[in-house]
Amino acid sequence: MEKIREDLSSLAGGECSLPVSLEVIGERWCFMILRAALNGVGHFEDFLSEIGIARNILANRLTRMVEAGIMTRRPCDHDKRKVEYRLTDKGQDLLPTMIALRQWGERWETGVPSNPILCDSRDRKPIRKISMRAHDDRVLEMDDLCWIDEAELKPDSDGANRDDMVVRHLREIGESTAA
Amino acid sequence: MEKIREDLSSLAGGECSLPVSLEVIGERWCFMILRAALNGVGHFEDFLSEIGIARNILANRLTRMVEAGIMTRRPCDHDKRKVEYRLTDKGQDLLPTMIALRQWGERWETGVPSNPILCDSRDRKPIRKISMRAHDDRVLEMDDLCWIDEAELKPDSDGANRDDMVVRHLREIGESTAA
DNA sequence: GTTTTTAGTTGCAACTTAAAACCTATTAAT
DNA sequence: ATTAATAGGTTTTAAGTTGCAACTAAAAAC
Repeated sequence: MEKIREDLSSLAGGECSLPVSLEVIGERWCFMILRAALNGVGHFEDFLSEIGIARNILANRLTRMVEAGIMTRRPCDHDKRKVEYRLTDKGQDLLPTMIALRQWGERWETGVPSNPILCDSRDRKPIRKISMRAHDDRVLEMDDLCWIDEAELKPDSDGANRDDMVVRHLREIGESTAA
Repeated sequence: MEKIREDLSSLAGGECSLPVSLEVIGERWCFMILRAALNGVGHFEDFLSEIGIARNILANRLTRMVEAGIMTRRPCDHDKRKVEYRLTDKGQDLLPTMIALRQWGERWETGVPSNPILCDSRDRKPIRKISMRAHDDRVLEMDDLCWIDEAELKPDSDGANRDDMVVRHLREIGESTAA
């Protein structure tokens, strides 16, 4: 197969999850497969006709995505030729990324909102543009952001279990991010 | 060069910007270059050592990203050997996508928040997880979303065959989600 | 029992990547 | 002024990846 991005430790002095994410879903057709799956596509031949991908590549990507825990593969009960691919929670959790990317394309490439439009099913109004939010929900622009070292955010840490503490802390408040 | 994704018109009966976005920044090292640029890297040799990319590939990607309007290329005044690459607004606007992807990796791959941590410079607290928001700012999960045809959202446009369109579309996508 | 459908695999040519060597214009060091 | 080093590329070549078309195997339909 392939061994893409590694290293990276040098950047901004810390570990960033981006290269890891890219290793898993950064490959050439993954987002298109993901999009099809989010649209309800679940069978090999349907992915094939939905996306303009080659057979062998699709087989390869589906295998990889299943291995990565993004999808599950299950032979159908009623028709044993068929296989059903379904997104896991992990796969579904890529939705914000996908929408952000699509919105970017809408704004900067096509210039036109995609149709049909993604809406809140409660009031049937279009969803907002994906944005970065502060702790208190204010929308943040790039200039409002800064990188702060873990150690500075949790000043009471002793070397021994700092990681645990940070993990616990972040789990509690449900927010994170860094470079 | 390359001619990746096209087609796509078939999916869910509308045009989606995702393939277009992917054509521009979906290529193998683009997000890593983008991240380095967001971290302040601006010179060829610095990208080279920051990211583990090959010279020729970097040259190629930078050219493409400049062509795509994501970066600008400007020879330095004080040292004419050097070139400065800078993100355009279009490039900077990929930040939410990048953060969403990184947060996904934090949650599902590394399991640990990256260090240093991206914070609001106003109160120095970590930013929130990127999420989808309703019109009124409520956080939306995947099941809260639906796809609505443009024609249905703007009811004045052309009364003639609106119903047909909506009915056909809903039949096509069932009750699914993203595009 | 023959054909069709589904989900693959295999073989091969075309293309892309990666690593290293090379090139050219500046700038810095002697 | 001459030489060395740096910056940003380009070229060359091997290795790896893609994409097309043809093939396979199992199950279902006719």
